[in-house]
Amino acid sequence: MTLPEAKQQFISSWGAFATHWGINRTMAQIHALLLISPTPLTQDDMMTELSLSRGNVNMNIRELVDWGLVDRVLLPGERKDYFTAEKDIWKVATQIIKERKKRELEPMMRLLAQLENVEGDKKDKDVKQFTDTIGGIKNFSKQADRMLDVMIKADENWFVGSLLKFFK
Amino acid sequence: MTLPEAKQQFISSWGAFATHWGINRTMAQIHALLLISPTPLTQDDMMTELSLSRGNVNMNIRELVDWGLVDRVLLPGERKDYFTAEKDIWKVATQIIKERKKRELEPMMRLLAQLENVEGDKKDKDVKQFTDTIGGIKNFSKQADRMLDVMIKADENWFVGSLLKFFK
DNA sequence: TTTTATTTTCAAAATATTTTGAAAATTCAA
DNA sequence: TTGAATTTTCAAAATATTTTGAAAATAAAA
Repeated sequence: MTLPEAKQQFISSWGAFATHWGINRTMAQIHALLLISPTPLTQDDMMTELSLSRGNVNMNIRELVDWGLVDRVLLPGERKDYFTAEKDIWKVATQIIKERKKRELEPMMRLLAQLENVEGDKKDKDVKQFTDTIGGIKNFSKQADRMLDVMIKADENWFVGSLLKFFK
Repeated sequence: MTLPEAKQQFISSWGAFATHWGINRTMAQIHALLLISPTPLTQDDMMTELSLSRGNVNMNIRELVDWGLVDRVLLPGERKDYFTAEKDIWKVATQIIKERKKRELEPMMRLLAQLENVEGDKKDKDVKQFTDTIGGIKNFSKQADRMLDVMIKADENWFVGSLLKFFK
């Protein structure tokens, strides 16, 4: 497989993959393009490479910057903005975990805490099943939350070394 | 908060939450409804509770059964099919991990294996960045794959007990 | 068998999301 | 300043996804 074919394949698959994770195709494709680019790119470069409109590239790049996955870099003497992606996949994963935890897990945990003290007779089977289910999800979330915190703090070597040996 | 309010809130939030994970709102709401129901429900029950059409409930229930999160149960003497959800959240999570691993992670790993042997001069910076990125993702995926396998095999007590102590 | 209840399918309609592109805003050099 | 280059915004258009509901298929009862 030639490099252009492989790039094409990677960008397209990465985009398809991302849709299973609630991330839009274009955002993932731009991320993929930047991940395999040895040098920073401009919005025009991305428009050309991926055949996208200026507005679309602009919106999705901003989203990637918000997620902390892409940085705007200013090259001396250049008028245009350049963008570059963090290449260390461990750091990428850590950043995604951190953001999703903040955006999704934490709000969900706040909701569960509220829902747990529902009024009603604990002997009523509907009340019981509701509180049991909420309680179960709350416990699970708490464990997941703690685990993710440790993963975020851990560096790659610690993870790959100690944890994986432990897991085997 | 009364039980009906709390149920409503849970079902609606669970649906919204799910959209961030590439799961459709209705499927998640049906799942939520079954999670808090102490007894099995029919498709008609779900249609009424969630104000959905018959076709919609039918499709999404089938999807939940495919994911292994919901079971069809036949009550003796009853003509209609009843459905019930696995209530143990650890088992739910394990099942989801297992399925997503099979449906997404494994195909991605096969693709990465192919993309790694792209033709071209390793000294070319484009080739180098491409193979480095793919290699990095491949390594990371391999670690994640192994970790998920252990989590799937581990039982809840082992996980919550030993693993979380380890993580602290 | 025939009838009735129930489930499944799927084309069309409704809804939601993404993409475009041109206008407005901003930035920077002259 | 002014004006050219660049970035941002956002309403409208295009596209994709979800939902409906009625017809077809299936299963059970009469």
